[in-house]
Formats: sequence, C-alpha cells, structure tokens
Amino acid sequence: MAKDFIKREENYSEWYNTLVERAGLAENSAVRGCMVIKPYGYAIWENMQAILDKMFKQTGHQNAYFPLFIPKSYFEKEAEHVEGFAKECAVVTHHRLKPKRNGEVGLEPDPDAKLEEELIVRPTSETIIWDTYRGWIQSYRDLPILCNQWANVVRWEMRTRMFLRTAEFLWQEGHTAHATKEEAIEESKTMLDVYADFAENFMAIPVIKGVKSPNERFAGALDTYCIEAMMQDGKALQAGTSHFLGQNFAKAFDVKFLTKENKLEYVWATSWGVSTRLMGALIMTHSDDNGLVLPPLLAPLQVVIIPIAKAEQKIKVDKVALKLKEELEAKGISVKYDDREQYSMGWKYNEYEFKGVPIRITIGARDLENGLIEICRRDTLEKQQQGLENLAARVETMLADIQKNLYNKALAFRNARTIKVDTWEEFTQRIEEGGFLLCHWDGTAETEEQIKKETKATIRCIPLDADKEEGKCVFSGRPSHKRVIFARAY
RNA sequence: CGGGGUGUAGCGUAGUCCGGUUAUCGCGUCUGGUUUGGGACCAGGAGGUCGCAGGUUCGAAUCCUGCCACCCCGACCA
Repeated sequence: MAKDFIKREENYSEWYNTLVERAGLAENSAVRGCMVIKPYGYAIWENMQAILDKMFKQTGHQNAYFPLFIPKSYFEKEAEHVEGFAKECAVVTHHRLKPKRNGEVGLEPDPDAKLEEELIVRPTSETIIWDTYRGWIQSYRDLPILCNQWANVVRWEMRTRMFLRTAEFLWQEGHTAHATKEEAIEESKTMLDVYADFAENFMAIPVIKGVKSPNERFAGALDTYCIEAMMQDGKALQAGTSHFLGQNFAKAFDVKFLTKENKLEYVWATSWGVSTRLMGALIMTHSDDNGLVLPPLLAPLQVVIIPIAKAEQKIKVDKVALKLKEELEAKGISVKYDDREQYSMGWKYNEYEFKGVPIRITIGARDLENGLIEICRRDTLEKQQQGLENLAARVETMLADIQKNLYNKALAFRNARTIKVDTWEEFTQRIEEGGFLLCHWDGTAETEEQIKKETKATIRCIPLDADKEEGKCVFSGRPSHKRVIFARAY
C-alpha cells in the first residue's frame, strides 16, 4: 500500500479527499465551496465529455450555448422551480466597483451601478432556454428541438465535497421541445438509457434506472428519471437525471405551436443532465487502498512502461520499450514511457498505481535477457511475466478484460449489498450497514418524510423494471404493489 | 446559523497546559556524488510576518481580549 495513504475503512470521507488530491484530480480552492480541477482530473472529464457528446449526437442532438446570467424575473415564472432553487442562488446586483467611500482601502459596489433587474448565475438553464425557445417555435414543423449545452452552473450549497457537491460545477444539460407528450416522455427515457449505457459500458458502474418519488423530483418536472449507483461505503449516488417537464415551462414562458390541424398548443419539454459528479462516482466505485482505479475506456493514460536498467543496459531497454510503445499506439492505446532518472522504479510503481493507470509494463534488463517483460494490471495488481511476441495484442485484450472485470466487481458488490427488507425493525438495523434496501412503500409523502427523519434514508428511486409484488409498507403497513429502493445518499 | 476542532517553511507536524538561549522533526525542494527488480543513499544548502490586531510582561508561538480563515458534525441539498 502507498505510504501515508489511509485505508478506506478507517475514514471513507478522509480517504476520498486524500485520494482526490494525491492522484492529482482536484483540490479545494480558496473560493468557498469551489474546487480546482487539475489537469489529470480534467483529462478524465474530457474523455467522459467526448464519449457523451458523441452519444448525444448519435441520438440526434446538437450543442448550443445560452447565457450564464438569468434575469430574476425569468426565474420567478415557474412556481415550483423558484421554490426549489431560490435558496441556493448567487445573485448579481451591480456591474461596477469603486473605491470605498469611508476612506478605507478597498472597493465596494458602486451604488450608481446597481442593476435595474438582478441577475441570477444559472443554477440550471430551463428558464432562459425556454424564454429563447419561444422565439424559435411557431409551428409543428419547428419541432422537435433537441439541444444540449456544456456549461458550468452555480448552486450555493451549504456544505460541499469535491466533485460530489461543489458551489460551481461543470455539466451538460439537454433541453428538448416536442409536439406531443408521448414524444417528450420517449425522449426523457431515451436519454436515461444513454446515461445508463455510458455509466455501465464506459465508467463500468452498474446503475439502477428508476423514477423519483414526487418528493425527490426536480423542481418543475412531472417525472424525474434517474440512474442510481452504489458507492463503496454503501451510500447511493444519483449519477444522472432525465426529466419529463410536461408543459410547465411552455406555459410559464408562453411557448405555443400550431399543429397540423391549425390548433395552438403548448410545447412539451424534457431536460437531462450529468455533471462532474460522475468523477466522484468513478472514484468511489473502483478505487482501493492503493489509490485510484480507472476503467481503461476513460483513462487518460492506459499503459505505462517503466524501464529498469543500469546505464550500460539502457539503450537495449529503450529500444524494446519504444518499439512496444509504437505498436500499442498503432492500436489507439495511450502509452507513456517513463524513463525519468530522478525517480526510482518503486516510486513510479506507487505513483501510477495511485493515478489508476490500468496497465503497467516493466521492462527490466535482466528479464529482457530471457525475452521477458512484466505486466501488471491495476484492477487486481496481479503480475505476470510475458514474452514480447504479440504483446500489443495481449495488452489490448487485457484492457478490455479490466474494463469488464471492474464492472463485474462493482456489480457483485452492489448485489451483495442489496437486500429485501420487510419489517421496520430490520430496516432500522440494516440501514446502518449501508446498501440498498428493497422495500414496500405505501406511496405517501408522509411515510417517506418520516422514514427520512428517523433513519436519514430516502427513496432513491422506484426501479423501472420493478416486478409487481403485493406487500405491506415497511413503515406504515399499508398495502403496496412494488418495492422501491431506500438508501442513505450523497 | 448552532456544536466541536485546527491555524507554526511548499506539505505534514513538535512545542502552547506550566512564558525564558538561535522555534522541533519528517516529507518535498536545491547542489554535488553514488545508485536503480516496490516510494534509494551520503554530504552540504535554501526556505518562517508561529492566522491577524491589540494588550500583559524585562521577555510571548506560549497568557488575556477582539477579529479572520479553514476543517469536521448538524441544519440545507433541485
């Protein structure tokens, strides 16, 4: 284990913070609640962005960009939406500073530069986008509009955690407009599938697709679909959401269209998003006591080659290493040959393990005499000696295997900690151990509130594939027709 | 905003209760040399408003007062 790195069981939250900083992903900034994403962390995010962006385009979406500032009045138009976000908004009131009047050194907002209407730094863009869509939509021929925006948003949270909840974060938000309810619902489900596909096949994170209870719904949505993942400490993390917004925003912003039948109707809407929070999910799903573990499909560096050689043997080792590097790169694999002399091989081993590089290849002068190298996979830390022939192809296979193995491991972990619970007594005990509790729920907000109050557990989602099953609410004993997922969450 | 804690070199820290030479140690960093199969070794060097302001004192990192910042636990979390 890497020296001076604490173990997960000791203090999960401290382990997480240490890992984020030591692996070079991010650090807390001097600005309250904000985070600096460092180059290595950003490289992972860029890989995620590129894949998602491609998936969005394949499902017919286009990128666009809307303003950072939202006039306060826009914000007030949708009642539930205001209520949901009002408590965490950054507000711009002035557009100029001037020296302090009382003679002290420093600046203060110039009273003459007070904005007539205050501007909100977007916590999400539904309002400004729907205000814009009004001008774009007249007839059914203008629909659907399928736009996505890559942007930053600000939500002034009381308490923050790197990647999981920061005052400012990066995300994408899709906003679509449709002629029919069915089409909008279809869209929100399609995007949920895209997210689930991304989470499972690229991030190697198994997720449960579901719908939120009314309590947990997005402010202004009729239905909020989500993917929920389980972290290593048994807590749930909402990894992505897709909202069916009905005609709420169209009504609030007066966005109507003329149907084929020449009737004026309100437009149907969806919105969906994932954020840098996914980075947190990635870390808390796969990492171990040696540091980060990255799925090969997202790793900025997939293979690192480390030489061990005395000065006189170095040329031979270099030759083999560089040839291998070339072969791997020809297969589209990203490789670094780290022959820096100021660091020992032991130091490098620890460093790349910490950064989660999926495969490490050691080329030692001694083994090379016998035509052997050492290959070590990050997910299992298993080391093998191998010959040089066809090595690139075997590395390629191993990367695919690591990708698959990470998913299977995470799935096995989740399955082992997902249990059916039918009595309140068992619920209160098992919730302490973390994990997902599959329980009957009477469908009322009061029960949900009460359970949250007593146990801090919330309904993560009502799984879309939940089987019909008659039962009694774990809390109230009233009848229920399917099980929902309760868990403590980030 | 409540409850708890911490501020000493780039990072992590000892010293604070009980005031007293030149503020401790480790990591990192720089120089030179030797090294390389799991965070190398030796030698030498640089680096400090002890969070800020005021007070007590012959003398303050240490005691007193005020302020500030950050962290943890709550409240908050579409």
